[in-house]
Amino acid sequence: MNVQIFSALAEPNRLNIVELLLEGPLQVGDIAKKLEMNQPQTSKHLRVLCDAGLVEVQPVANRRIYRIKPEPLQELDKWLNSYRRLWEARMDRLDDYLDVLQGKKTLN
Amino acid sequence: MNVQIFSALAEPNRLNIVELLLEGPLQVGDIAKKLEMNQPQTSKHLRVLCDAGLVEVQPVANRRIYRIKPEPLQELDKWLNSYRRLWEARMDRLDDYLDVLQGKKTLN
DNA sequence: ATAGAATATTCCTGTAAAGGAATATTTTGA
DNA sequence: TCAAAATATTCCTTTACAGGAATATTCTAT
Repeated sequence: MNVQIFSALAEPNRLNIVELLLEGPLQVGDIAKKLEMNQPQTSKHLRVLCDAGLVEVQPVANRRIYRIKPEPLQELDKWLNSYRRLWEARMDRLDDYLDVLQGKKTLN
Repeated sequence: MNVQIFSALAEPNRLNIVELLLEGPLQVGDIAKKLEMNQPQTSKHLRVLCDAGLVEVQPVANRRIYRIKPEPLQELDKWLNSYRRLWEARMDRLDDYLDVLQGKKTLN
């Protein structure tokens, strides 16, 4: 699992941008307006999201339209799924572990 | 969606710890050994994971056994699901947006 | 009570990242 | 070609965070 997506989403403004773009593509100015950020910071955050592959640009005339790239979200989903049975059940392996501590079992 | 979980998972060592603990509870020393980190940094990262609610402690004698708390992962899963249809289809709303730009439709 | 094991915390330092302000760049429209 | 709009980048400053080393804390066992 690539850590970059977590890093990109760890910033509140960027998470807001992603949630906004999930509803549809937008140009920079409108993102800034809707989220009440100023333009330079918006561009900077979009750059980070771009680098993380969460977003892509489509230049149209004067504007730059940003939209979500689903791949990283799919990857995150796959990661969660691969561990789902572990964190869903979580059948207290704690008891087993206590046995290990008491020498009844061995640790790998 | 709380940003704290992303922030906690944005550090490679911490992501490793989480993936390790998903397979079962472990005490600090063993985590450090398995991930080849030294003990103080391990404790520090565990603290961050604790604060983020991703992990909980169970003191047993001398040791402290850490284990996964599934709630934040469930929350993350719910977040992904709530947007799934958006990023899965992504039916190019770009065309719609281009119409907006040309004044054929209006923006909210 | 005390030594020792396991773990947590503190102090220090370097580095990365975020916001503000200013400026550069790109593209359009005339 | 030129002014203006939209966006990106740079510079600066402040803050947060990570690792290393040392030390404090907590608990056990004797």
